[in-house]
Amino acid sequence: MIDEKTAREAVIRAADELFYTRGVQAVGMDAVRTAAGVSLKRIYSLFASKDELIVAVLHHRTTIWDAGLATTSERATSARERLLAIFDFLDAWFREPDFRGCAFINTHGELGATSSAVADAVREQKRTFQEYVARLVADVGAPPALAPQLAILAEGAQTTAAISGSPDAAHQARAAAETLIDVATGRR
Amino acid sequence: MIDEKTAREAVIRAADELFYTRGVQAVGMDAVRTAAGVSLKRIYSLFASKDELIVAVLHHRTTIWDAGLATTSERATSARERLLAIFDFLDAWFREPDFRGCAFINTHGELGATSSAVADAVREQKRTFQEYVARLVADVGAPPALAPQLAILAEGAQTTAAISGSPDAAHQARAAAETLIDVATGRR
DNA sequence: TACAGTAGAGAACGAACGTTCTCCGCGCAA
DNA sequence: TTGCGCGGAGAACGTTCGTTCTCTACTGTA
Repeated sequence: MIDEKTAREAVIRAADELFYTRGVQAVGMDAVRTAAGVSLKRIYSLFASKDELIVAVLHHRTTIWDAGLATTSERATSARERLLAIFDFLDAWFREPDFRGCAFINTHGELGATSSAVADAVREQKRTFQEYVARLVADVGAPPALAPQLAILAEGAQTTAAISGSPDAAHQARAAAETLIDVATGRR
Repeated sequence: MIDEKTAREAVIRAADELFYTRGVQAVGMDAVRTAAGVSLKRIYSLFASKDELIVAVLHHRTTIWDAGLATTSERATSARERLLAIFDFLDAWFREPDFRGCAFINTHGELGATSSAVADAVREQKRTFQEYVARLVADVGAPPALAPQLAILAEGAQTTAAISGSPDAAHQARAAAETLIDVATGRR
């Protein structure tokens, strides 16, 4: 038998992909079982309910997202570049063939009204992202009001790209961000 | 018996409110029946399936949205003010007690992957909105590239407000829009 | 009054789903 | 070898839901 940690990861990874591709409610636990290769009995010994699995998947997505953002920003040398790197990161993501929008936004739209645990997990990840942006804005020496503006651009780019099916929103948002940063830092 | 048009409207209105509040999949046709006061048999004579009802509800939302936007922009005297009025409209909307985000974004997150009819209806309404913004941007004499930037701000404000539960995103997006418009029109 | 047609209320049906249970096989201790 | 505990596969259970069907009441007509 595979150990608990491996089984947990297999279930979360399989559920993540299924939930993201088809939507949470469209995926039955049977499908998760088949994709993960872990028996239902085992799944329910690892997660008390589907709701708990959904929250675990969201937390998993958070770490993936944070890691991706960190990797992209590593290449940047200044705070300004690190801010703009957010939109390069989005651009690369939007171009992935199975891109289907932000999983947090999608899941919130689907279950935010019903499950407060889901709503909390989503809110938490957005809050973390906003804090990340706020830190970079402080580093770049711009007024704090710039941070939510850039975060809103990033959110808007994600929903726009998801609905339109085109990655254009990333560079459009990047251009807007550049203007806002320039004005806020007195460059323009 | 009430006439067809009235029954249709009652069903759409009831379904709209239920879908928006609880999410589409969380609402059964029984709940729609009870809320609308129209028998299931009648509902299914007006709409071939729940999917068709969902699309009808989305179209209904589109007209509501367009009308609200038109009303808000009536007060504005210049194209610039009409562009900014979009964000005042959002601000008023975000403050409504039962605000739960953009119904189109939510429904797309919930069913966009499963139902192409839903995805189409959502894409259509976003496209209409983008064209509206593009027209105002042309009126204000700014380069066309400004339009998608403002549209992205509006989208981002909607998801941010929905998830955070606070209306702040409206005025943050408005401030960003003001900066972008000023730069694009050479005011700054 | 008798009758035909229609619409409403909700029971019924079949499918899907979350969750639990049963059965079987395997590894291990004595 | 025998017995035991544990885990896997998936059948089973109870519920929910979309959709259809049945029965009843009512309206209008002769």
